Amino acid sequence: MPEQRPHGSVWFRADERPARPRLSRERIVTAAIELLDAEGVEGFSMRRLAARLHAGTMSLYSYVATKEDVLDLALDAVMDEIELDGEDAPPKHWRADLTGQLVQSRRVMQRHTWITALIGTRPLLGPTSLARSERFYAALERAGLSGPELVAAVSTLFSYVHGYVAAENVWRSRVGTREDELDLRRRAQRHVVAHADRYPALARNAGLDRVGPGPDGGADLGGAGLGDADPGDADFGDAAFGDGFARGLDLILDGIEAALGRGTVRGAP
Amino acid sequence: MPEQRPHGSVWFRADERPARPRLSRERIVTAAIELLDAEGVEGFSMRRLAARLHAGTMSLYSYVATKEDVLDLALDAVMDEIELDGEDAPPKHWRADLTGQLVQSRRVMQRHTWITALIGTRPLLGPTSLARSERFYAALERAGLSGPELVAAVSTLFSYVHGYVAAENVWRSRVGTREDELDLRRRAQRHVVAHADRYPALARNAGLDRVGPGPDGGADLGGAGLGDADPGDADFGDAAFGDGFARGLDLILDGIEAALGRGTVRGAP
DNA sequence: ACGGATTTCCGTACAGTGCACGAAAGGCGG
DNA sequence: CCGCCTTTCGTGCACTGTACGGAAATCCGT
Repeated sequence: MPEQRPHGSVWFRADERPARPRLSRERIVTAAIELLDAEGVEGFSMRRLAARLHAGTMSLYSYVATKEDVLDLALDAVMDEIELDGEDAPPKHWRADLTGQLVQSRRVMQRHTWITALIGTRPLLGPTSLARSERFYAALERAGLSGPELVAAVSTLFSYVHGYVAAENVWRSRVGTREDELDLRRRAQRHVVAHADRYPALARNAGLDRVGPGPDGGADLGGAGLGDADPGDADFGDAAFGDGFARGLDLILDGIEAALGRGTVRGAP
Repeated sequence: MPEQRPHGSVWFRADERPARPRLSRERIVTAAIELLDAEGVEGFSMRRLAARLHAGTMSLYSYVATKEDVLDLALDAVMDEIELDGEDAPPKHWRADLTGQLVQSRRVMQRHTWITALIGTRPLLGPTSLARSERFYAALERAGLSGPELVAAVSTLFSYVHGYVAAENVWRSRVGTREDELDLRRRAQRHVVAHADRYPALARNAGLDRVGPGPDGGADLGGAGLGDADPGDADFGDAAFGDGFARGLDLILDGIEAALGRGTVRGAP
């Protein structure tokens, strides 16, 4: 029914016809993040997004060229939930600074699990992402790195965090309530233990920590050991706790520190 | 036209009616990998897959419950392209062994760029993936690690490789010919340099290596410096070359080695 | 040799997608 | 009051995953 009356012919119309640009890029992106949080990346569609904004689907396309664009924008926008505890604090030691930044990153990626899925799909070139990287490079330069060593260090740390959280999120990527996640992990663990003949080492170490798979995906199975505190707001701002994330991070930072002492980051032989 | 004649009523039919199960899980998975290689994960559809097999779309569903299943199977199947240069070679030093495995993993993930996208989406519990992980755990146990340290080390290495290659692949994830990839990288680099006021450290180090973004995606921009040899078959089986991957890997391995010498992997303070 | 029963295929249908096109409806200047 | 411009959005198209049910080919018991 394509509008058979001028606009609906109600008797008391009140103050409708709100006028100008109801929509905006910002409103769209905000709604997109909400939708992604609620429905995950595979539940995200332009129609649903429009519905959430009480707008027609095609209205969005005046502000955004494609769905991909929306995802790019949402991804960049969500990045500035990473608080950089800016000017008040005095310049921390580089190690504490880096740790803080990475722990924050993890927290955000846990809060919005779709991030890890999207990152694996597109380069991050938005202003917020670039600013975050800038800050990271700066910190490592202050630490004394430069040139290829610098680049390698940044790359390593970033890759680690991304890979680690991706592995964490994988378990709850489905619509999963937390129940489902634990279920899946337990089920996986039991599966490996049941085939302990085929995977002895795996079975031996199953359930020791909240591991994460990896390059080939990996096999961990994290037995919810000490689980990860609620991604929401748990306080692990200091990092260096019992969970595998902090351990691995320290491992890498040790490597960097050692290289620093040596004056170079162990170039290729 | 739903078959108006028994089967087509040709006079010379030869020996058609080939008989039993034309299709099979294996055939489907093989074709799926080919299709993924050719069209990427977003160009993958059940209809296209069926066409490639000269079968009706719905025929696939006798062998597989959902599209997701096909992706799970393809992902696991492609994992055994990781050659483990098995029994002939004598047991290498753990470090060389690990490096070899990870370099192989990277190569496979480069050959099939869709892997990195899929990994970020599902846990890997297939037999091949588990076998790979098993081997990895075993190697690190031989090195002398155990308990949470073991788990942390595995997790770190896996996360690193996954994150690193994901960052690499991101640039060519689009239908991208290699031309497109270089183009995109160069464009990104120029963009950062053009805003050197906003991103000084970034601009200073742009184009130094074939970096990789990270947790938040990162910002690198790899100026194709020494690019990465053709993912196809270039020989960098020894690793430890000039590229960032080997550098970062060595960094982590240094950390592990140091921890080994110390007797523990630096537990939480 | 023949008539089910079983197994394999697959055409059709349906609800959903991203987006091209062009029409409508509101605000504005004259 | 008239055009004009901006913003909104209905409709349509090509495509997706997959539920359903029917057709064909094979096997098996007699």
